[in-house]
Amino acid sequence: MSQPLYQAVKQHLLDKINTGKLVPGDLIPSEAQLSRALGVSIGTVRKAIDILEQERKLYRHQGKGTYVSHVNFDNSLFRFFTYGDETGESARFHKETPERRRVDGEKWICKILQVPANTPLIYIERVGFDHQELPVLVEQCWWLAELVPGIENAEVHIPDLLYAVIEERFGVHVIRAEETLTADSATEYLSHKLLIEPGAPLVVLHRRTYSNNDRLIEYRITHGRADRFSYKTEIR
Amino acid sequence: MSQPLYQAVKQHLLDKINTGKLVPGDLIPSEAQLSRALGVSIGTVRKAIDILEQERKLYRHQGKGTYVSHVNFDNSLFRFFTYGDETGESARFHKETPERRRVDGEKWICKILQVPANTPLIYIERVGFDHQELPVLVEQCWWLAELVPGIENAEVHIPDLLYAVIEERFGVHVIRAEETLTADSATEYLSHKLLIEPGAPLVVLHRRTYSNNDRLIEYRITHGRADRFSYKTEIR
DNA sequence: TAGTGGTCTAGACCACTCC
DNA sequence: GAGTGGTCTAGACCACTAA
Repeated sequence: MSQPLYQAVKQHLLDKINTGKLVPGDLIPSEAQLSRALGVSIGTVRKAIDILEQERKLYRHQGKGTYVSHVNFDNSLFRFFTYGDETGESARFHKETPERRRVDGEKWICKILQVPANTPLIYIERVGFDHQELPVLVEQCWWLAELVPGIENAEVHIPDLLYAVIEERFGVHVIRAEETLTADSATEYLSHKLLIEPGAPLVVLHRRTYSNNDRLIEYRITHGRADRFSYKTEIR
Repeated sequence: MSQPLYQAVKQHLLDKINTGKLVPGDLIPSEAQLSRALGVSIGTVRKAIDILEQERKLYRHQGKGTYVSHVNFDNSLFRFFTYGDETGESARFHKETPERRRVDGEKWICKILQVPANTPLIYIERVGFDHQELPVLVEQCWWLAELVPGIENAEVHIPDLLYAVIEERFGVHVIRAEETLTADSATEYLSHKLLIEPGAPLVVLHRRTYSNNDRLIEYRITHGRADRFSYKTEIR
């Protein structure tokens, strides 16, 4: 055989997920059902699901079944960093949304989003505060306006999880994201927002967010105070 | 049973690795041998090895056998970052060692290394250059002098992989490391070394390196030019 | 009680490596 | 050709969940 059977089973499930036949939270067919339907042994189905579980695409619940994972996208920098100067304690945060408006996309952002210049966009700026109400991060997001019409209106409440609104109100599924992490110095603008000196070190996260069919729907830049974020890991 | 059999098999192998009965590069017993020796089926042995392979503790080579992984410790920042401004191309580097000397440990570093103040240490400073011979990172390492006696002498050649010398010449096994990643601004000293402006953004990696029995043997700080390092990832 | 995933077994055949 | 890991099968029994 050119391809292992378990790869075919894995691809069968991935296809169902990527085409929307299975959406996050869905129960997939049981291992026995898949085994019968695809004409392979249950061990082969298990191996395929093992891999998908390991890749976080699926999760199993004994006695209930196997489900399609929800993507846990938000908290941006917190995917990499834990708040707190090496102490590693998990802290509480909340976000506010001081700015949101419809804009005609400037050339540079339209190029990133792969749309013609001046395409209507929604600009959303959010600030994250720690438990002492000190600002520690600034998120700047650009969305394709046609996908999230009306989100720029102040009466639309934006919870801490921005993607929750996007999913529920606009039916736009966030499928995946690409992130690039680096560091930079605070601009005048950001230093004001974060109550730090201009030039102070920041950690920077660039994110491209994709919906179905690899459609690029958002570009986001998050700046966080370097003295408040650190990433800890172990190598063995 | 209180514990799955494959967990016991996994632990059996881990114990052999952590006690040094199996060292990196060693061939472990074959699946059939383990199966017989431990009195479990070969499928159970496979499951244990599957997990250890997934955790990068072991690697398999069809037709040859299963080996204990070498830790790939070096290149510090490159574990996180790829050189190149988002282009993601892998580049060539080399390191030089402009400074190495025996020092009496200052209070702060001895505290980190968990030894009494003024304990003899070896300070090693290394600079990484890109293909254009531009300095892009500075490594500052403090080793316990008793473990690596004589490494401070200039005639001891230090290759790009510092740990290779440590292993071969001094028989010190590097078992694991803890790393903390953050950002900072260039000090006057570092800005000279890296040919950048003081205050320019840097990515910073703190590393604690451990040998057998969780013995802390090195503390290392690596500073890299933020404009030359970025970390790219995908979330799904 | 029926159905699910979790663990475990005992084989089979194949592809690869080394002698 | 002997030994290794890679794939695949067809069962068994268990623990958990829901009705």
